[in-house]
Amino acid sequence: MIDINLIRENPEKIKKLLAKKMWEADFKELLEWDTKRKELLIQVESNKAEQNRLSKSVPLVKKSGGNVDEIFAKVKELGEKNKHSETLLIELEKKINDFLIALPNIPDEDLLGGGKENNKAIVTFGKKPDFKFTPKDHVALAESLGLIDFERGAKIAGRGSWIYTGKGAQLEWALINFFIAEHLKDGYEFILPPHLLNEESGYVAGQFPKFKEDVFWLEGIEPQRFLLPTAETALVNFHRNEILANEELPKKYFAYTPCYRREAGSYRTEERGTIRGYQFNKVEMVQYTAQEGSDAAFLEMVAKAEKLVQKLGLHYQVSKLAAGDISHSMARTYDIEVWIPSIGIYKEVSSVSNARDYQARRGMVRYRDKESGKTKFVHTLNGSGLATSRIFPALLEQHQQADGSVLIPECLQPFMGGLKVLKPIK
RNA sequence: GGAGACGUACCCAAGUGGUUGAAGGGGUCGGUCUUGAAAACCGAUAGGGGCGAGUAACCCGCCAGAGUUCAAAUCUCUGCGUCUCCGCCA
Repeated sequence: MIDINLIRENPEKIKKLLAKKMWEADFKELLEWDTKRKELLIQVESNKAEQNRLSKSVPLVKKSGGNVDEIFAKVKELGEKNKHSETLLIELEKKINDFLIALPNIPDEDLLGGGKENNKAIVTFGKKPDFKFTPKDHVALAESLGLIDFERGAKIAGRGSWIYTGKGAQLEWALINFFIAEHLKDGYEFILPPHLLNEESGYVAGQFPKFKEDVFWLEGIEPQRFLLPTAETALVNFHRNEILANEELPKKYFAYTPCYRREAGSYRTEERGTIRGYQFNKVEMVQYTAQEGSDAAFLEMVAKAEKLVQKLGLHYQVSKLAAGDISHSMARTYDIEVWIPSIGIYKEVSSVSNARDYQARRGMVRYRDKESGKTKFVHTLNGSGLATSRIFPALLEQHQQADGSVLIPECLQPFMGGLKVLKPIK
């Protein structure tokens, strides 16, 4: 949620920044509501003060044997007079809140406007592999190596599902274990959250109201629950309605969960295999920082995600996303995109974002500032570290050999019983 | 799934309709004292709003929401949560 004060102060500036996200904002009505709200509030409050003052005198008047009927009548009258204004006030506040909660986060000022076409690669690591043979694509490799069973996946679950089998399951789990080990080394706390979350968690994370259709909702359970689309949703709600101490910041967490997404719409042919599905595995990092600490935390998290891809020996690039391509709740996002030879494009394996105080405002996550002694909203950041479903194909394709085998990166070998090569089974 | 009890501030806790616009204790922080510490004593310890700045008076705030009443922590209803017992279950 955007701070309404920013809009009060400089609506034109906010409007321009939101336009970079291709979001057309009109604050005229909002500001009218806001002014009206203030007037009503002052009126209602002074009425209440009068009511309170009179009520307070009742026991005293009674004690001294005076007549209280007059006071009763007066207070009742004031109360009735106030009721109407109070109802109006509540309605206005709801309107204001509904308006604010639907607004996307304000993008950082240095970002280019517009969509994907304005994303900029700012880092490139490694090179596109130069194959001296005809390389296979990841689907063919996964099948010939016996790593993933797409047919049986479709049989038992339907389109968009797959099964990791044998060495494939081991490789998948090795990736997750490798990520976990790295995050622990970096001092992040390991969290295993529930996968079924209540509606409020979706609101706080900023996924709702906009993306309510994009998650899976469960029937037959109260309160209504949805399957988390990313562990971020759970992690940024961890400290909801809490006031943290300045000293405990930054808080660094990571979680492993599957991610469940409806992915409504069509699958492009380039998104075969595990590139896009209803369920994929991801290790997610989240930080809660003081306001002045979030820029450094952002760079730290980008570097962490990069380091993981580097250790896997994969060619990738880092893209600084244009304002219109970053998600609703975020102010800034860098994507780490790994090269997938068969498709000829770089695919996102990690998205690192700074939400600044957008999520914290929704979830009332604050900290006490040491200097001023006042409460401030924390900044929340999240980044994949990493999602496996695109690392897996990139790894198969980039590390494939002429004989159809695939070399396992050194960092994963300890998690696979020392296995160095995956060999075709057919 | 059935039955019951409970929810007060950082923690414990008093409070069954009116000087409670929340007692008391513990903890924590600050101060006095001390060479230093402990003890003792004094003070602070609730956020939010009006108001993105101070002060004073003000409004909201006892899990959340609604209601009864001149007046609600206190009475009623609904929701959420915690605990205990029974049943079922991996």
